[in-house]
Amino acid sequence: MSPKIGMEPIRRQQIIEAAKHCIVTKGLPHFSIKDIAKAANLSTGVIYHYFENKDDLLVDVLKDSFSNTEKLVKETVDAASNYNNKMKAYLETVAKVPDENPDFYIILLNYLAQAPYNEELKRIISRFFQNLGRFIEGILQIGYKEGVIKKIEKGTAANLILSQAMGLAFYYLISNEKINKDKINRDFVEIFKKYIE
Amino acid sequence: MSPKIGMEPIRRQQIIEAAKHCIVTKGLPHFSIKDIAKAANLSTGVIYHYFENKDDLLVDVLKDSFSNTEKLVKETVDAASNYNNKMKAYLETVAKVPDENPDFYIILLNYLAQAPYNEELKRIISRFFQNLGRFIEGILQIGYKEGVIKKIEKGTAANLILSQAMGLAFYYLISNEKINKDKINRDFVEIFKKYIE
Amino acid sequence: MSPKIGMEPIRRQQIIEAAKHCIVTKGLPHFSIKDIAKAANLSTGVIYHYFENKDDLLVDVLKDSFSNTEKLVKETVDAASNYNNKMKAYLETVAKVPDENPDFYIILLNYLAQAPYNEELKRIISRFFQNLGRFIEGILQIGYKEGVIKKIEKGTAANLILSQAMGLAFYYLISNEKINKDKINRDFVEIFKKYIE
Amino acid sequence: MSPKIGMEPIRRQQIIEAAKHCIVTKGLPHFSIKDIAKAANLSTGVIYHYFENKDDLLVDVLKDSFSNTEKLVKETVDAASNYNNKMKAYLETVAKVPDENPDFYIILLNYLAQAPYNEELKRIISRFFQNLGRFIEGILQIGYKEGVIKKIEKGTAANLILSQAMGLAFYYLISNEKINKDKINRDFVEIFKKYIE
DNA sequence: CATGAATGAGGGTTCATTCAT
DNA sequence: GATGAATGAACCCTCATTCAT
Repeated sequence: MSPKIGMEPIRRQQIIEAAKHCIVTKGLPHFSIKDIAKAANLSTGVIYHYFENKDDLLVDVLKDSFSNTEKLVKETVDAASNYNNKMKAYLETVAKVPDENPDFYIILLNYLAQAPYNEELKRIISRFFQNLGRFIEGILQIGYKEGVIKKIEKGTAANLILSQAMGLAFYYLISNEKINKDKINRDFVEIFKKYIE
Repeated sequence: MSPKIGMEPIRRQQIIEAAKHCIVTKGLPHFSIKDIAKAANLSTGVIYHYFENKDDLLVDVLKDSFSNTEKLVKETVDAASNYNNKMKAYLETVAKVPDENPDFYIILLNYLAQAPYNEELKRIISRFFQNLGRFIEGILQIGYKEGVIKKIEKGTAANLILSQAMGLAFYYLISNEKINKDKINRDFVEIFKKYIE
Repeated sequence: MSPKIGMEPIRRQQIIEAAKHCIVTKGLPHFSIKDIAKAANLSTGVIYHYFENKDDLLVDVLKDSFSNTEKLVKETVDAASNYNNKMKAYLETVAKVPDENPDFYIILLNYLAQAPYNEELKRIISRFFQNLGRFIEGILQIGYKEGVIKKIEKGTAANLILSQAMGLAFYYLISNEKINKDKINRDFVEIFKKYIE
Repeated sequence: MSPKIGMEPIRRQQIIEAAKHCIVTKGLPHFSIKDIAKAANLSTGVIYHYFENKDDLLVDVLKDSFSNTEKLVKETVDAASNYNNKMKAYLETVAKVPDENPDFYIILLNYLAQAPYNEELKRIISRFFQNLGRFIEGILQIGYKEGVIKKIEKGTAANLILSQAMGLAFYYLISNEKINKDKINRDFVEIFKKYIE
């Protein structure tokens, strides 16, 4: 039923972007297939040529968001040469997300709230964090090998870094004032040093 | 419109608890007034005697959740005598929430996801975190006066503690395995020492 | 089931007046028993002590309106001594209704619109117009006996006077400007002379 | 929102006719969207493809009724050649409405009763009567130019003719017996001569 | 008598999904 | 492929009416 992979990836992407737009502007529970179609300048029917149903489309939206973010982080960090530069690149990339790509956290938050009621979403989100955690562990491993940081329990550190980032990001979401946001952002970067140095 | 305050607080509470049950079992966007009524063993109509509409009821559910949690934290901490005991009481209370009152974080997460689209929810959540932040600052202040901890920037510390708790809690939500949860929990308590000692 | 007549006529009247107020301010289809109760400063339940149900109450409201108007017209005309004075009294009374008792026509219009779907209302309204028609015929009869007017077909004249009054009154209802209303009013009185002189 | 003009005027008309049927058989306040759908042999949802909401649909029903009547009157009168024929055509057309198109007055009455509570309806009805009034003035003007009738105040005459028609029509509505209806009808035509000759 | 909480059918409306064109 | 009209279940909410207190 679902179209063969590679058939019309442009249309699929067009629909996914429209769905993201709807999530960001209206919230996951507050838009219809018609809203997506309107945002994509398409008819409602065509969406069902590219996606089995609404749920399937929404799952693909999350996968797309995650894969974009993973790619961004990995490319930035891989381009840096040693532990210090890699960690700096990672920190800067993550720190800039709320301002430069605020959609990501909004979308993540929307799906996170659905995770307890949807095993598939839960699995996808879980895997994303595991991947990111392992990636951070990789960076820390380099630091250890270079003798720049002391040996720490990898799992713990990765968990803490991730949760810290998430916590700050969500906290950030509900703060209106620019000044407060900047402060939280600085705090966010500062705290990493406490962990790892 | 809504019944005089004090009129039938039992029914109001009964409905609020039923709504909480629905949020926890089905998720904020996935239950109807009829579901709440069924959960409360009431007819649908009666809900509108006690609440103006569904949105109002859901706002009251959040307020109720927050006020319960605030009360629990404050009472536990106030019962402790000095900085060390107070901080220990705080840490233990917060650390136990995910296991002893898992509903709280699920409910919070559901509302947090709606905050970007609803100014009232945003305000209520904001105020809750502000209150909790000030409360933590108060504990730290005591520690500083007693000479137990070094002077630290209060705002930062409070923010970090809060966001750490939130981040871990949500991370916790998507972890299935008991063993992983326990570990995260231990990490959570451990990290506080890094901040404040 | 319905309370014995004479039991609490004050309460009945209080409720009827409240219902009239609701009809005039909101329109027959747009208010509830609760609205009536609120307007009468009573509880909803008590209305069912004095009226079998909403329909019965609304029938009684119409009867009350009609009996008031009939009484007013008859008393005014009966107080006049001869044909000329009687007809003058009638014309003035009717002409003043839209301004002095605008509720009457609004209430009448509301019920008239229901007449095609409710035999009881139809019968009550029919009887009211028949009574008024016969009353006008009586005045004309006096004029004929006094030799003041020429013999005319009574039924026709009465019908025409009534319908003219009704038509102008409803036309009047939808005219906003005071100046227009005054003009229509003057036209209304003027036309009677054409009929009968 | 509403479909492009010209898209599916047949469906729109189908729904409007079904709504008219409901008004005539049940009365404006006593039918639901579901009733309309059933009368039109459609599902409930489709109505919202063609009309924004129930109120909008009902407004369009009134507009449709008025435009039909205006067209009928104008076409009939325009086809006549001089004043006498035009006025005769007008009188006959109007006199026949209650028997040949009894729905019109029932529908009009239903909306008239809502006019005091709905500015839009009031405006539409007002405009209809103004148009019709001006049209009658036009006929009288011709009669005056042809020297057939004496000069009369146009506004007054038009108002009186209209209100007479309305009054008789509504009076007619509540009369059951056929004989009575016929008599009123004859009276209606007769009265015009008194006005204008 | 009086109250107002409770019931549940029914109203207007939305929306995921299908399918004839 | 693409369209958007059509379906009908489900949603939020109102309200006439009842009845325990």
